[in-house]
Amino acid sequence: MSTNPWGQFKDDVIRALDGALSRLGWAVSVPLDATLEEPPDPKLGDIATRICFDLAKLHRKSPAVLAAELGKEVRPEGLVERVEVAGNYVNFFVDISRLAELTLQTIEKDDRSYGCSDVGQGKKVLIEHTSVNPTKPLHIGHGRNAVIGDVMARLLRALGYQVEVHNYIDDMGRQVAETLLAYRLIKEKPKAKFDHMLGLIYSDMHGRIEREPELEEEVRKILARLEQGTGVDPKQARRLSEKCVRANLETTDRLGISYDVLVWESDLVRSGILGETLQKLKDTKYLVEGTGEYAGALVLKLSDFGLEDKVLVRSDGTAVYTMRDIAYQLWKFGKTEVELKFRLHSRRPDGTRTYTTSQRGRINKRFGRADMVINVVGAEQKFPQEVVFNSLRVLGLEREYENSYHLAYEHVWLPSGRFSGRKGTWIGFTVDDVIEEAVARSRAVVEEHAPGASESFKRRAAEFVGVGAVRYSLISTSPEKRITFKWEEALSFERNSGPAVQYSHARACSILRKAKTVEFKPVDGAFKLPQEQRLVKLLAKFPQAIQEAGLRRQPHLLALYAAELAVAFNSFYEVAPVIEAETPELRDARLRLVNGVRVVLRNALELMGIKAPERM
RNA sequence: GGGCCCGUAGUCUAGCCUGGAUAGGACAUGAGCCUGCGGAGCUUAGGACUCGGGUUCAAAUCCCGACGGGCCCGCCA
Repeated sequence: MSTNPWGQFKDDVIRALDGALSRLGWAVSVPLDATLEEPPDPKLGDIATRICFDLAKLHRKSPAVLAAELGKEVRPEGLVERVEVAGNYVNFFVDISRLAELTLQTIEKDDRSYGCSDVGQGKKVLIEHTSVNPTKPLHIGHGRNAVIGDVMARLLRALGYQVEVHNYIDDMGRQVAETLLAYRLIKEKPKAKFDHMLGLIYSDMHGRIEREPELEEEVRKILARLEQGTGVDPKQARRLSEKCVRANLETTDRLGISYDVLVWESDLVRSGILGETLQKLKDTKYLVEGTGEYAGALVLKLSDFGLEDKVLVRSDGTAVYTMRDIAYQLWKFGKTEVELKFRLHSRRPDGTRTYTTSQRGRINKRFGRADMVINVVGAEQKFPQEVVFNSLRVLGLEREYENSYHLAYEHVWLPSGRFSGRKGTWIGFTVDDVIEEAVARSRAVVEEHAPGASESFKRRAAEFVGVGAVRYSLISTSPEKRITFKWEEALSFERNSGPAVQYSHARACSILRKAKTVEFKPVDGAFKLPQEQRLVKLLAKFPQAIQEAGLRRQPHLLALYAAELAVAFNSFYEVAPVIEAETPELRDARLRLVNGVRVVLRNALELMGIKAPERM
């Protein structure tokens, strides 16, 4: 049985088309599936071919004439019910009964795995996301990064990949140094969650550092000691960072995001991996002693790859950030001799065991060694990411280069402008704040809809609706577009929102609950309404929707699909009584359809990391 | 100076990779639909491809050039 009903219909179209073309003796130069498209109106057909435009050149006849000839020659087979010619197009109509039966049977059989496939079978993909400096709470912009990464991880798992999620913690950067200084100097600390408190004292201290040169000097000293690993500073920085990360993880837990591994910059640096990577690069002709203004530094020459040169080691012997990223990227692919050491960091509420790099840990060869690497990193870092990826080519790792992806996303803005840690414009827009507000607003709506429900139900419902709204709003826009955060948009409960999809799911569940049992009888020709047929087709397309979203690394496509299905279900609901259907046969068929919608909405919601409630 | 990304109705957004039929959807606005399986709903009306050129039988889509917004080009991260 096919696990991709619409794909099967497409294959049947191609076979029918191919048969007709060969009977006519018409040669074509393009792959047939590239000539297929969806007609603008379902009345015209379900799949169209525009091949007659191509044929027109060879045959010196008008596309319309060719379409008429071709249309006559096509013999419907499989899921293709009939063919119509309209102008320059040959349009294929799906046999809706057979498609419905195939789709519903597949859904009923596969259930939770409907939509999944095995295109990534045997391949491991490593996704790095979040990677926030451990000196502050996550604001909603970090939330976008984390949710994009998390949905990618879920999508790729559904495609059969083995997925490992990393969160990289830079505990050696300037922000950590400044925060450590602030932590020491500011005695009266604001009473807040640890990461919020750090964020507040950091923005406080940053202004002072700019005004007072001796503080700037102190930051530089701390930074140097972090680099060298000497004295108490590195230990304290790590401790502070640890506490901050634990607080950050509470936030991501609440969003339903988990990590397999936390990788600490200090562990990476002290593992010896940098030295190894540096030596490897030195052995190539691309890493050279700088000249002129770069005298004393080591410069990676990338002009062969169409990139500007990049200093990797400063004249004082310290490595720049990008150098560390290169070493990390090599490790991700299992291309370093040096092994990192790991220990269990924590068990998350969803059951995930999160591991962490650690000096005192053990080598664990199940981590890393990926076939594909996806870094969810802001679009402004395109150049450094290119440097990292091209370093792989420098080392002769062409395959690894080709399997390195920068999932670039634009930042979230406030109506007043950019987020700034220094200016503290994030205050009030942390993920914690936004979820809090979202849950409060959902609570009011839940109260309205289920006044008689128990307190614990209302609390749970408000939580999953609020979180669903926030997550949906963060992934529903294509990553390369900037989002301007607005409360009324992020927390929308109306259609085209997370809660709207949840609502449709709950409604489907409600119908099935009322109906008590579903008879799995053949649907035959039951689905006559356009609303029913549209649902069948959408359900059939779910596996393709997942593949597109996953393989193109465009998680927003999944959100759009889910919203489309939810809206289509609402339209169906208005016109098609299920339990009180005109005949028992129709009732059974519609119940199967509703059940199919339920399964697909649930699977789609779970892929988005949003709870699929049976009641709300 | 060089490079990258974005520009679609009052607002937000899909489509651009791979050119093809009346550019899809949402919010807001106007008009309808509630004694109905959950109205967080449905139906319906009006409204958009930034601008010029070019390629093509055909351009929102490809190419060139403007314009507007953002970003990168650091021995910062």
